[in-house]
Amino acid sequence: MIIVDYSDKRPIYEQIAERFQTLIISGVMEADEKLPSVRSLAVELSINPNTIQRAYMELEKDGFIYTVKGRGNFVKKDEELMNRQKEKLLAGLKEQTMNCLRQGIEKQEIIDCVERAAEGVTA
Amino acid sequence: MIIVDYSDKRPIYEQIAERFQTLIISGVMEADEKLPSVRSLAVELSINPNTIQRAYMELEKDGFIYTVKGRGNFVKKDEELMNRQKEKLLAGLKEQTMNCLRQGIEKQEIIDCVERAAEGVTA
DNA sequence: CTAAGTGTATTAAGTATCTTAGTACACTTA
DNA sequence: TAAGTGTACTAAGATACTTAATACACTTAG
Repeated sequence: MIIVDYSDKRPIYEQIAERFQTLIISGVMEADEKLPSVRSLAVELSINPNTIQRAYMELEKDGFIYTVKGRGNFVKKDEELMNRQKEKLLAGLKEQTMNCLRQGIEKQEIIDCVERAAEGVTA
Repeated sequence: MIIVDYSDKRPIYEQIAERFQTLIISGVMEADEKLPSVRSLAVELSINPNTIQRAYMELEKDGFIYTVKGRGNFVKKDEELMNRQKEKLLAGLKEQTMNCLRQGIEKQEIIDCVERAAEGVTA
């Protein structure tokens, strides 16, 4: 479920946070579902509990989870958050699209690329 | 021409290398055009010459420039490199597109986003 | 109530990377 | 010859990431 890529330059806590973020937004994890405890996930991934804690702090800061002391961390889902996330994703896509265009790639090539990506996902 | 963003988390040498990369691929800088010298760019940007040197090393490693000792660094352009770069950009775009799709954004929304981006660039 | 499991907070240390500083050498060109 | 160029090296500082160890407050199962 959660994988740490040590060849990735990004910090571990960031990888973990992003992974949960994807699981939450994509619907694999449902609202109020419990996340692994700080300690258990640390053991599972063979990393320090502090690093997991850091990842969960990020997730809470960004509104993806909520915390109940003594009980654990749980998935938080609200429409506004989903919309914000959606806009963020589209903004990134737009940025990358413009980058492609600026470097001489034709619009049609980009559209084709998107179509092919869509096939891979819907399949 | 070259800007360093200190709020950017990425290292300075990487920002500089990427900036030149964009200038080269987009055609703003032409083949065999001379890059600023290590020392002069360091003065201009108020950073250490070693950091510029690091950026130029990256660019040479990736095939975007070539070096002549005692003379300077110059833009290198060959078709193969351009194609590789193009494929790399499209692969990144595809990755991001799939990410959007997986998180519930409709294909049409993505197409619209691309269209809007195209308007901004061609205008 | 007790014990186990939970989040949270703190301090310290180790590691890696980035950046700067200073110096030196070989090359090219005016 | 002098100035400008790339290159190489060592040393030091700064920052971020990660680990380690410990402690405390809370909740839940028994």
